[in-house]
Amino acid sequence: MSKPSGNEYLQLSERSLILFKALVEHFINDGQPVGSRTLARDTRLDLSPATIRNIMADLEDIGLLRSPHTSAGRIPTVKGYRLFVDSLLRVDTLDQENVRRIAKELEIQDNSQLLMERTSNMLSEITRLAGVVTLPRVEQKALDQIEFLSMTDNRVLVILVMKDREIQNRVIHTARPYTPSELQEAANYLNSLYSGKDLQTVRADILKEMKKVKDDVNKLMQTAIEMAQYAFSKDENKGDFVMAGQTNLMGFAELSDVEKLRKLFDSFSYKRDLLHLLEQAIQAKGVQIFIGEESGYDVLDDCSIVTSPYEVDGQILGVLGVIGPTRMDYERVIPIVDVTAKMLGTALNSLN
Amino acid sequence: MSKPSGNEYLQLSERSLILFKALVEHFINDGQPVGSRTLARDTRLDLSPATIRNIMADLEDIGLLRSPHTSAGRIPTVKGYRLFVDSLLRVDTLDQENVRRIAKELEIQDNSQLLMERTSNMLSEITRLAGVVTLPRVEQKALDQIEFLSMTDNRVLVILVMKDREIQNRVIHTARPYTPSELQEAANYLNSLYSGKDLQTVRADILKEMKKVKDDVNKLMQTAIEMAQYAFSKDENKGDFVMAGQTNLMGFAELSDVEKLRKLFDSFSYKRDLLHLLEQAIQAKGVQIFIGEESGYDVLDDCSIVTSPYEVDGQILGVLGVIGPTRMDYERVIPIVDVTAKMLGTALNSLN
DNA sequence: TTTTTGCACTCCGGTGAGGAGAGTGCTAAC
DNA sequence: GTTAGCACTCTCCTCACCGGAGTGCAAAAA
Repeated sequence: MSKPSGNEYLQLSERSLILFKALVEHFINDGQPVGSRTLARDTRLDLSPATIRNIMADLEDIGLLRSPHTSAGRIPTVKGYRLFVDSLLRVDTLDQENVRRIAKELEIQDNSQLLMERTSNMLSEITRLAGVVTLPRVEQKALDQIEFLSMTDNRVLVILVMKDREIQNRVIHTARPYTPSELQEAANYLNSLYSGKDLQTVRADILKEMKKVKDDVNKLMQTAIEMAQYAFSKDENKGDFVMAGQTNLMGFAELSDVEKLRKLFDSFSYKRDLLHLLEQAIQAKGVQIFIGEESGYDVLDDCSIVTSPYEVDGQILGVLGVIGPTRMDYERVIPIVDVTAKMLGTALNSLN
Repeated sequence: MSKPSGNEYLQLSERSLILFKALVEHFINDGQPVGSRTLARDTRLDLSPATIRNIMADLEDIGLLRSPHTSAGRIPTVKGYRLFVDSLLRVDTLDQENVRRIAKELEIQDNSQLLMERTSNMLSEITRLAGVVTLPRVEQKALDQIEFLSMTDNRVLVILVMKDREIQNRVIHTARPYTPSELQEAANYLNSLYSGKDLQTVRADILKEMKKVKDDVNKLMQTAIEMAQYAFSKDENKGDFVMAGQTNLMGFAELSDVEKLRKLFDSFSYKRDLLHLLEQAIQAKGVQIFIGEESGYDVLDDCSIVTSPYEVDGQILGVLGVIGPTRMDYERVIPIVDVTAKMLGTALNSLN
């Protein structure tokens, strides 16, 4: 994502940077291109507008600023935002009020799905942007308990109770009917073997077992492995996320074009692209920011996405974040995303 | 909803009605106020614009038309749409292509939730408006099978398998621990008693049984009824719906105001108001139409909603429909909604 | 060398005038 | 009852104009 090395701008005098920072903050606040006069007034550098004009011209040359048209003020480019976000931003710790609010919202214990929904809702409300939380992949979750329930027509209902209290139902079609007691025994066997392990491991293990078991005389194990094979074969493994507060994005001037808005919303319900993007973010440790075109998706050109992975026991389960216009209040949003991710991890942990 | 009796307009000459109908159709097509000249050209009545002006003035007096400003053409009022929809519309049978498409989309058999989602998706795609389908209330559904699974901390997982293959999980907290065999026996007992009955009946029955059973010595029955009491006590009974294609509503001129759009979308995610409205529609046999302000909800002022209840075995399970601008192609939309509702009923039936 | 002043220039946005186009209502004629 | 004629109204578009904000550059000041 062409993240500059950071010292690419060492040539810049401190004064230029202060000025640049002031400009970006100004623009973030009111969305209007910022001119030399305003800046002269609002910085304590005590420089005349003309000097500031010179500096701004330099900043424009390096590609940090641009002006929308000849005689407007300047606005930051994507590169400019990048510098701002990577090097100039002083990220505060989050104020107590919001910390409490987040904590309170996440302390309700029910199941992970609902927790994710509450989280994205809360993110959108606090930031007044759109909130998004990816759902943990089932494969990564630890199994608590597995049960089988025989139904009509050689169908068997598989119930997976995960450690985080999510309950998964899968209906499988078997080659032959199984008796309830067969199923019960198979479940017992699998539970004793796999309870506490994550599904990925379970699946891998079962594949191994299958080969071994082939000519085993132990009928019980055979049934169990057969069933498990059915139950874990499908990998409807596409990933998913929950989103909230999309409407917060309406009414931002930069997204006021209905056609743009429509494409953006379409991409939200289409999910695929955004999911891709979020999966990139899952790699990064800590807060990650995609600014404007950096995301690589046209519809997000005027948007930025601030994400952070959340984890339990050091294992990353997903990412959460917010989507807003490029001109968003990063200084405020970043700590919110950061803290929420950490606290979601804690909340998930206490479910286990 | 102040549906006029229909013959309220008998005073109107046939000529006026033909003219009126032509005007409405014209307006539905291009959204522009329709003037006398246009109408003179496009109807085969062979009348001069002046005559048509006279007629239009009459129609305006009765409240069927209005003009947005002094020298624009006329557009239908809500009352006008009402007359149009109730009495003037010739609803065709749906063309083969769409019938096939609907049939094809609904023939996939999985479970009712997915079926509903596919249905609303399809509605939105065919009509290029927003599609909505209410989910059947669980209480109305027939139970197929109930099972209990004991978990830690006096919690029991209740699995309700419904006849339509929906699977419901509920976690209940019990006063004392139950052994697996107790639970098994309770499940067997309840299944023998209630399989095939709908949840509403089951709940009512259990309340009755509870009193009887109090001093019964039959331990088995006691456990069963206790468990059932836990399982069926909550009535998180708010109703829900799935929606698709909201973005189709963007870009209609009458909704081009971002603020309006935002309120509309907010009401979609808030759900409550729309749910109310849809529940009204559930009463009506057959296609029901709410035009503009008739709905009683401000945000829907510029919208119309075309709904139809869907049923299985004569029992109404929910409604489906589409939401679009008041100026929608009713002639096309109505049969689509109508047919979809019927075919959804059939599809649901074949799941049972 | 750096900063500032002064000045000409550019562009946007709002305002107001003018004219074309579409449509109406009314009156008088058919 | 229907039509033609006509004055009138309203919207919408274009054009011109002007003020405001901002720029770039050159020359003067520090």
